[in-house]
Amino acid sequence: MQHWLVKSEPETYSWADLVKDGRTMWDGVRNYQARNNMQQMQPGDLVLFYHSVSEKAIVGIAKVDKAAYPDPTAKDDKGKWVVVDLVPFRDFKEPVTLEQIKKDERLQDIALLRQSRLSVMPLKAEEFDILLALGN
DNA sequence: GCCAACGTTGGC
DNA sequence: GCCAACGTTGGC
Repeated sequence: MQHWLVKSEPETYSWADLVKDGRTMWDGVRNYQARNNMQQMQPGDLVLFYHSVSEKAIVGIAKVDKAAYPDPTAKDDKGKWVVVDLVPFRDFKEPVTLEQIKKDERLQDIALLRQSRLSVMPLKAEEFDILLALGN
């Protein structure tokens, strides 16, 4: 099983929205690297949910419910972009802030720090475990 | 194929 | 609100 992190501006779509909805189609990704990552996702993979911009913290764990399929919101180039379905899995008891991540020596290689603009990224198993421990 | 111009993301 | 980083577009 692989681990992932996705970003969302909470003003656009928040963790609370996902919990309320019970499931969401993760659409609108228009970046090749992010898309390639989404294509690797398998049902059951766990996905940390990061609130960017206003909050800058990981707030929960989602789970991949359906692997990549064509993004129906991609009008002109259907087949080029994909979505996955995510369901909420568990809340973080404590949000893990970007500041905490930056301070943690063990997390210096995390894609979140190395490539700040990427919105869908893989996490190493050990990074996932560390973040999980920090959030609980 | 290079690179300048421009747009977007996201941290500060 | 600013700006750095990065991706994309288009002229040459």
